[in-house]
Amino acid sequence: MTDRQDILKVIENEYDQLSPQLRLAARFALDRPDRIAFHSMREVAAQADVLPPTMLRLAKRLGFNTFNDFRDRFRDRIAAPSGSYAARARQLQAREVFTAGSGLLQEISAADRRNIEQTFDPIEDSAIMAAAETFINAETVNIIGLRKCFPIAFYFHYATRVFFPNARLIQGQAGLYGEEIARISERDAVLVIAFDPYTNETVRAAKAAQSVGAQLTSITDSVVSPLAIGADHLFLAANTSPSFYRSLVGAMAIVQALVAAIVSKLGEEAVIKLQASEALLRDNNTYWINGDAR
Amino acid sequence: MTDRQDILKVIENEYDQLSPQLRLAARFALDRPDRIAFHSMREVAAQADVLPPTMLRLAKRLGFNTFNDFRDRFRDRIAAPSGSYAARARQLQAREVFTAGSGLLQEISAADRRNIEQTFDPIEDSAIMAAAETFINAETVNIIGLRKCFPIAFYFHYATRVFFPNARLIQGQAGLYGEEIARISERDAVLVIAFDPYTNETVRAAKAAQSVGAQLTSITDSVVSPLAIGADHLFLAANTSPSFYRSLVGAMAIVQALVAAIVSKLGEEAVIKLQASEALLRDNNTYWINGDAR
DNA sequence: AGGCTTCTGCAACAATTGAATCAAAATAAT
DNA sequence: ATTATTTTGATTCAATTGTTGCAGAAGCCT
Repeated sequence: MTDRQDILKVIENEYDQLSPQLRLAARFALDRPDRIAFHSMREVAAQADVLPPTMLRLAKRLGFNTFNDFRDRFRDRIAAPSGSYAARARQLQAREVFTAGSGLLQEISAADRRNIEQTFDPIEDSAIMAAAETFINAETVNIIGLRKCFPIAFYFHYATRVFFPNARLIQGQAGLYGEEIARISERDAVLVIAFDPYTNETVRAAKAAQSVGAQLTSITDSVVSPLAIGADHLFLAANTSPSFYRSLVGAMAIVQALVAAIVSKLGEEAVIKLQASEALLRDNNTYWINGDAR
Repeated sequence: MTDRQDILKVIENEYDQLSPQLRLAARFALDRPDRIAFHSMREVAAQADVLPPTMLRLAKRLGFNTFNDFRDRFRDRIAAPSGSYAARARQLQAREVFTAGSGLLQEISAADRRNIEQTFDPIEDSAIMAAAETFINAETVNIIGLRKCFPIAFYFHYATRVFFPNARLIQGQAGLYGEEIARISERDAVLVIAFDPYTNETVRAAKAAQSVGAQLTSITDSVVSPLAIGADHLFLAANTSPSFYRSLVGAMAIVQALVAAIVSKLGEEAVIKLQASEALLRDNNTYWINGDAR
């Protein structure tokens, strides 16, 4: 069938076998696909000098059940902001909705894949490299992510512990929060993570970092987030989810990328350090798959 | 006036002076401009959790006479740069080739999307529902994930704290690990998370859970993982990554799905509880986007 | 507290939308 | 030339759209 080729190709292929009126419609679709994407069937028909039903007939003739399905294909090819994958993701999503056998997992899977895509799409390699640089050059690395965002903060702290042995994972335990924040200095780098509703302490930490002139990297959910304002390096994590809770997957992917960038900047030497640390861990403290301790 | 700036910039500038409800709408427009471009006012409003008139009010507030004018600005910014089909095809192709200089981020993005896909692909809805059930029916919920997997464990504990107020997040602090494990009873449910190299304590916990006959749910990376053997409910998280560290994204997605399943099983009542808890959090402890504390 | 303004939710409206129906016209076949 | 078939045009319908007006809620000011 018409399957999933570019809709313009599909039209082109069928063109020869269309009736005169349908050709008029098809030709317009080929020439001005954007109009099809954005305007109503009637408007498009008028612009193409064709009756509205003819436009509908073209859609059906090409194998679509509804004019909206037809138009969606034009929208897909325009909206695809990131090459070919975006279109595929949308297709998957559409198909899943269509075959909707309740499918909670399918929805979650689709949503999280889109989250990752949307999170990474607008980010340049250079941006994450620049952020990585600030942590490498910092005297002390400070990390703040509370509540739901604590897993992200913890992961960064844990994954970079070998390179940044005196990094501070700020948790505000035992009421020491103010003091921990006060210790942030001008030569430090700060990583803050928070989503709406933004935990107050995290916002305070971000502001404190700015006021002393520390390098601030924010992972948050929107440009209007209080963490976004004035951040030196800003990464927006998509977080849609079919469930009650927003998804953390995008944020997790970003910190992992940040860690990867740091490792890559530190180069060979860092990898060796890491391997040594992992080996140690393996021997002493873990149940390893090749062993016989099972 | 709104002039001809990018509509997103316009929104961003006005954002501070908007009413709470309008901010919700504005926020959605900033987050998902594509939806505004392609969907009807009512659909958009529904997705943004806002009444249709609010969406219209936002448009008018920003100086547009009609919602269509507002939406056209979103369409403009993603619309085809005009030109014929051939011209655009060439352009698209050029862009793909150009961005095909696959940077680090693209690789990470692709890998994590695949991780999610592979993680969810073999799992049936019924399987995750069954696992969810064991936690709901348990006398006490025990959660063990150490080192790299601690973020996953913490997230589960945090996200379900409202339903399982006496859940135990086992961390082995202050050398109490053995005691914590010993308290697992037959009527409990246990969630263990570990990847190769499997932390010894986690493996011990899994075995302890099995030996007393508690319901064991494992999130791990392989069927031959020590956590996989004899687990009542097993979920394998894909974890490939172009970087040194294995990715946690798949595991994170799975726990989130597990939480979603629990919420869905608990039904309406759970959601109300959650909302109440979120509201409390919002009022007391957080910097919320609608406030004027900025 | 009271009175004022602003903001929010709801219901209803008229216009427009996609789609179905059916007759007229054109075309092809016999 | 007449029938049969497809293509085209016009009309209509039900659903959805953007929009309006109004009443209650919430916030602000003196």
